[in-house]
Amino acid sequence: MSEELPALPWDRSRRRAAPVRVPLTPERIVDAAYVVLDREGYDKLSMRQVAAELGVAVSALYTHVSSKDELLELMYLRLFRGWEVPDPDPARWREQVAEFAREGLDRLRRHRDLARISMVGVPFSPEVLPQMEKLVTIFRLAGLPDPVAARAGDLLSTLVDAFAFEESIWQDRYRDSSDFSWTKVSETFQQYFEDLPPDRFPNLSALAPHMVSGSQNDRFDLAVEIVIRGLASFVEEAATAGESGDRSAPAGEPR
Amino acid sequence: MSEELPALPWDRSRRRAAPVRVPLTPERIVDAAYVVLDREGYDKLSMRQVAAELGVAVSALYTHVSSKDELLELMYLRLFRGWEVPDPDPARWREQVAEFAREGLDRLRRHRDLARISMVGVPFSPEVLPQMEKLVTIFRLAGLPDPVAARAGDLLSTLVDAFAFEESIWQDRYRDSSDFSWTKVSETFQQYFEDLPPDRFPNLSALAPHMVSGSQNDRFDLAVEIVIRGLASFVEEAATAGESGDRSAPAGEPR
DNA sequence: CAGTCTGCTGAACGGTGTTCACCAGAGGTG
DNA sequence: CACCTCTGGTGAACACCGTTCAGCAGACTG
Repeated sequence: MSEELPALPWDRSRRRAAPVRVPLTPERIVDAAYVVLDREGYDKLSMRQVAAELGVAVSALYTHVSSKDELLELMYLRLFRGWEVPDPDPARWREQVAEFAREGLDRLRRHRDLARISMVGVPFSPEVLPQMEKLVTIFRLAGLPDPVAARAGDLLSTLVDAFAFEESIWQDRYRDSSDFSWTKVSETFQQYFEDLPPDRFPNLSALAPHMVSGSQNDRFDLAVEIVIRGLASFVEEAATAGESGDRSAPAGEPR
Repeated sequence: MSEELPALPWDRSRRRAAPVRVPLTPERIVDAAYVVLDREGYDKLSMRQVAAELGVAVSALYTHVSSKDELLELMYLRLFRGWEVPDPDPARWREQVAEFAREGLDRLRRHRDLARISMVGVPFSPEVLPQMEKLVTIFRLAGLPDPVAARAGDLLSTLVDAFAFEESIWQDRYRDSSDFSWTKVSETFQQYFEDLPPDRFPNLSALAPHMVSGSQNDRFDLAVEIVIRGLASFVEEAATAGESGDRSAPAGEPR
């Protein structure tokens, strides 16, 4: 980078004030796309908005990114950057799985509507595999039978994605009412369930206090807990039934 | 409806051949939208296509349907038309829950990309409540504690939606390869996992045979089974712990 | 028969993703 | 130092999209 004095204002030999020309890269485009996403939301995330954010013509984007779909895929991959899953500890597998789920949810919540993008992301890219490997390792060391261990990660990430997705939808739906808050939404729906005719919906109205109460986190934690308990039942089953045949031992920590 | 003889072909007193003018209704619009959806898929489902399907100007739709979002919501509600959830039978609650999930998945699979619409549908409309009531009743009679029973239905339908959604995404991704089949896709991915370097991904490659094997239905059934087992653990917990206090008994079948 | 009113038409507005001819400017070469 | 090439921008265009609106035709009402 050559050290150059600023152009004198009246020096017409220089073409423009300071073109400087930071080179365009996929990286910078994704940065700008995230800025647009956070400010405008998924529905208004357009190539034109991203280009405007960079002060660049729309068509310039297409030399670095082949389509909007590819841009979304690149944004999706950011999700996994710097995501360190702790080393498997069989004694704490339940906590580790729950923490994994919470980390996923937190990451999806870091940017508005990110879950909308994540839901269509391809979950098998090289960037994602390390986390998958760790998660699968946790499941195998916990004692899950292989067919279950292989799919448990899939189930869990589907759940995380779907939960964040629904959160995003609800947030969008109520965004116009300027002071959005989950407590207000949940109050509204609690009222709705309470007002249901008890003769036609005896259980729904009886459960009104529980249908939407608690924080979003509570709701999520319960869902994860249900899944973990379901997985645990397979562990117990394998432990009692499989005393005899020793399956191929799962590999501990990859080196 | 007046009985009228067909116009003589040379009778020029009649304005057009047979305008007939079937009146436009939300119902017919939704019909046409489903035709377009099945033929073109979600991405190409546009108001213009729907209007063309009906042989009508685009703007005509807007007198019956206030926006595309409303049209999608109406399409979503069709999901629940004629969906009869069997009366709760506590002895068979696991089977009943599994059947409910399968019925939901089957309905979502009846139309291409329907899950994409379902995922953003509001699940509290009056059309949906009867099924919810039945499902919640099943959960309460099964012995689930109220806070869990209240959210179990939510978890289950989220799971069904998300599963069908992902299926839809994958189908779209491989639609161009004209002879799409799940078995071919799963073979491709099985190969992918087998080719993973075993030193970096020991468990992922060890589980390659299980990662994507089996039918989509197997995959789904296992996920549902995991959730049901998780729910069952709450039933057992409540049965052993709650011998003393008798909670308000859940109402059996609404009349 | 006149009048109103409902429900459709066609055109338009402002947006979208994507493509393409063109061109400026940096880099290397003679 | 002049020239040439070639990378990576520009701006206009295409074919769509959801939505709105003035106008009009035909059926119903008085």
